[in-house]
Amino acid sequence: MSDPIIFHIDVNSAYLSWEAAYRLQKGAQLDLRQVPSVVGGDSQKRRGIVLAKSIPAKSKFKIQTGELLSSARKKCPDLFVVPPNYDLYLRCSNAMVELLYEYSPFIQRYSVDEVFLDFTNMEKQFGDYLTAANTIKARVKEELGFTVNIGIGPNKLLAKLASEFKKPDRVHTLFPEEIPTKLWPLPVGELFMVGRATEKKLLDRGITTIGELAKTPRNKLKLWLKSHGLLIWDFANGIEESSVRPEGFPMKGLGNSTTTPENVADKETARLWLLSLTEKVSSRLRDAHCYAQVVNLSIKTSQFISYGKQKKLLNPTNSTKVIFETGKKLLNELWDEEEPLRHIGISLSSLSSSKSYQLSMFDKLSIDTDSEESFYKAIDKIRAKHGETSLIRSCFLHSTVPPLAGGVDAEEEYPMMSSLL
DNA sequence: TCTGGGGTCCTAGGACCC
DNA sequence: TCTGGGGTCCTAGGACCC
Repeated sequence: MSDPIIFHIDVNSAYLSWEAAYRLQKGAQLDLRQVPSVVGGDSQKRRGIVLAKSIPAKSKFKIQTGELLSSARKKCPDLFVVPPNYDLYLRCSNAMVELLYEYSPFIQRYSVDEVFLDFTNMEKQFGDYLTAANTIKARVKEELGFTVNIGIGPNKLLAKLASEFKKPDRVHTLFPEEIPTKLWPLPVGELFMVGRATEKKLLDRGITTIGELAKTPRNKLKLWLKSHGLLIWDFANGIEESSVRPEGFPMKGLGNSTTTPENVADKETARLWLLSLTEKVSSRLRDAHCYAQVVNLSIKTSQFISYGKQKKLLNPTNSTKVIFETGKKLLNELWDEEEPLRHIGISLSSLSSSKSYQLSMFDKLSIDTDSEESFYKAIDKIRAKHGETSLIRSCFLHSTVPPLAGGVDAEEEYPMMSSLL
């Protein structure tokens, strides 16, 4: 049994690269990657933030992901801004994953633009890991038109950290013996799972680099940051043992939320948005053959204060109606119409793959009937075949609220990351 | 950085039970 | 009525990731 070799493949400026590659294919003269450019949301709809930036936008104008478009334009008046096209990104991502499967059956989609690949024992077939990684990188560039960084390490954590080194279009390794020179000098905030809050706590205690974190006694971290302290101490020392997770790993929850183009001031409109969001999320739930037992409603006021409220149901459900009715109750309890809303979301958790009837004398009425389920599934089918708006509720007819709001038009669901990679 | 949308995991307090 | 302790479930919120 040979030592584990893990690859982490990371698409360089993913949304922007894909957008650029697509436009070139369509005959565009300009390569977005060569000029200051960003993929950004619609300012008119209050989603005006930078989702991805080109390297010139970053290095010459210090434009950052998550920044307001207005701010980015101030930094660079000639900034090229293109709207996002999630459908395209998913297709690009799928094409890359398909190519990667040629090199190993053990693939984990970590996000739309990041993939882990277990290369252990694959040397005999594809040559040593460096050669293989360079081949993969070159093939993606040639056949798909975008560049990737590939990080190689003995576990997923080190592979991922290695892929963050110099970009774009590079292969890097990070093996245990390289940790002191390649990892430890970096600022502690660059460590995976050290975000803003944790970074501040560490800086306050005089820990500025990953190396300093690694050399701090482990029990101090436990005292300061509980289990999260132990996690990042392990990470600073390169310790991480999770396996490359196969596909079909069960989802834990799913949600749909949106920032409304205008503030919502009345319950009637808020309920319409809620219904619209529920239509989509419950349809995705049915698509995944899941039932949810917890419904969570979240709102954000015009003052950017967030509130959430959740309710556990007696029985798991996938019924649009049950989820909507629950959401409505939660909205009533959560919001008194004092302050207008800018954001509404509904999410579902405690998922199960079957509706286990927990029959009691009192909850007969709460159980969804099979005929109701077939009814919703029939609607899903019609919408899948003829388009989302082929069948809509009449209450949306004379409303500015879209009948199915929010979300990305993902064709398939795949489970997201956890802190355990 | 005056702030999108999709996720996962952890913690802490209260209710309730023995 | 003051005081114990352990366990589980539910809920709200925060931290992190892309």
